[in-house]
Amino acid sequence: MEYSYDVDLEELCPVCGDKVSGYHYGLLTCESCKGFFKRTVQNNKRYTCAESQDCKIDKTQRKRCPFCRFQKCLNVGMRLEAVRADRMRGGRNKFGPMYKRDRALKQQKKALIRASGLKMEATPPIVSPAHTDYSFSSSLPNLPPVSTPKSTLPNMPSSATPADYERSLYPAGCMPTPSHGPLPSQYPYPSLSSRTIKSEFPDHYASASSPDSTVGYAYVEQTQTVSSPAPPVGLAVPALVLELVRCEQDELQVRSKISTHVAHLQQEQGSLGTKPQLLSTFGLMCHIADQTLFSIVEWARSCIFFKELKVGDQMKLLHHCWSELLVLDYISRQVHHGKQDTILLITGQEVELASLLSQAGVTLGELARGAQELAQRLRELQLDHREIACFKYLILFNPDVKLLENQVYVESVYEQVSGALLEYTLCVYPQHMDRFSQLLLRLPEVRALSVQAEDYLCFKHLSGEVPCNNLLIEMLHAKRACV
DNA sequence: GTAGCCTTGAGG
DNA sequence: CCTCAAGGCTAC
Repeated sequence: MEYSYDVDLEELCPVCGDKVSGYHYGLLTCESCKGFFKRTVQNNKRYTCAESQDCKIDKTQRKRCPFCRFQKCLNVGMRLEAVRADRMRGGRNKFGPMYKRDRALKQQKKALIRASGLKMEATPPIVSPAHTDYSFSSSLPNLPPVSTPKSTLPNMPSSATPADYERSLYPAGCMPTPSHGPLPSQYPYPSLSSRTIKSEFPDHYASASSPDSTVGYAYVEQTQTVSSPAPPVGLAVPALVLELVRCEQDELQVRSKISTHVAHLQQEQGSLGTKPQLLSTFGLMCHIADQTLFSIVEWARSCIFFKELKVGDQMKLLHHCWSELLVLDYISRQVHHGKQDTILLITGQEVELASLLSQAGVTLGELARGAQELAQRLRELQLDHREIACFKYLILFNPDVKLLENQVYVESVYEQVSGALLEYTLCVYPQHMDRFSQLLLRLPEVRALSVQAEDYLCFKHLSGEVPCNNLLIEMLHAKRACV
C-alpha cells in the first residue's frame, strides 16, 4: 500500500497546489491564495471568466482567471466570514478551535496511516490527544467510560428535572410511547451556516457556492454492497462504529408507528364536516416531519454518549441540530431508496418528484432539488449504513454548540466518532483514501439544507400554514430564541 | 493585481 | 511569555 502521496497532498494548497503556509480563512492554503482571497473579499471584487468558468487553477496559471480562482477558493471551503469587516489585526477568531480539531484529526490520520502501513491487521486505538479519559475502549463494546477527575461528570440535572425536559420536548398530549431501549437494527442508517454568509455578504457571494460546482466523485468501481460492506479479511470494523449502529432504531418499527399516526390523522380529518377534505400535502408533510422528529429525539435519548449528558446539555444539542438530523434522515432514506425520480417517505409511500415539484412553491422546490442532489452525491459515494450512523453522532455532538456544561465531553465524542469513521473508511474502503474527507464535506451541505428548511418552515409558520402546535415549531422557536 | 514578508494581538 | 492567523506593506 502506498499512502505517502496522500500525506504529501496535505502539504499542498487545495486551490493552486502551492506550498501551504498555514491555516487561512478556514483551511490550509498557500500565502498567495490567502492574499488573493483577502483582497477579493475586502474589496468586494467581481471577476468574470473569459472561458467557460472551469479554468484549471494551479501554481503557474492561478493569475490567469481570478473568477475561477475565487470560485475554487469557495469550493474548497475558504470562509468568507473569516475576513474581518472591521479589518482588526492580530488576535484569534472563532475558527481557532476548528483549526485545533483539524490539526488533531490530521495527526490521528497520519498515525493511523503509519500504523496501517506497518500492520494492517491491527486496529489502532484512536486516542484524542487532549482528553484520553473519555476514549471509547474498543475491547469493551458496552457503555463508554465517562470517568473524569473533574466535577464535569454528565449526571442528573441540577436545575432542570427530567420532567421539565419531557414537558419542553413533548408538548401536552403528544407524548410518544416510551422507548424500550436500543433496538436491533434491520435498517440502520466540517461550520458555516449559509445564514452567516447571507447576513454579511448579501450580494453575489451568497450564491457562489452552488452545490453543482463542487467536485463530483463517483466510486463506480465499488463492488461492495451499499447496505453492509465487509472489511477486508483480517480487518475489523471499529468497535465504536458497531456500537453506534447497534443504537440505531428499527426503521420498520418507526415506519409503522408513524404510518399509523398519519392514517389516524387523515381519518379524523376526513370525518370532519360534511365535505371530506384530506390534509394538504404540506400539512401531511408537517405531520410526518413532526413524528420523525419525535423518533429522532427518542433515538438521541437512548443512544450511547448522549444519555450520559445532563438534561440541559442534551436540550442544547438537540435544539441545535434537530433540523440537520431530520434532513439527514430524509437524505439517507433517498440514498437507500436509490431512485432519482421518486421520493420515499418514512411511511413507505413513494412520491413522484415531478408531482411534488409541480405542487411545491419555488422555495420548497429548491429544497427538494437540493436534497435530491445531495442524495445522489452520497449514492455515488455508496454511503453505507455505518457511515450514516456516524454522521448522526457527528451532527448531534456538534462541538460548535456553545455554553454547554460539558463541552469537553461533547468535543471528545465528536473526535472519537470522527476518528472511528476515519478508521472505518480506511479499513473498509482502503482503495479510496479520501473517502473520509469526501464524506465530511457532505455534512456542511446537510447543514445548509437544514437552514433552508428551517427558514422555509419559519415562513410557513408565520403565515399560519403549519398545522398544529407541534414539536417541529417548538424546536424552531427554541433555536431562534438562543441564536 | 500579485505574493512574499512584516506587524499585530487574543488566547493558550 | 509564545503562537499563529488575521491584516498591512511594498517590490515587482
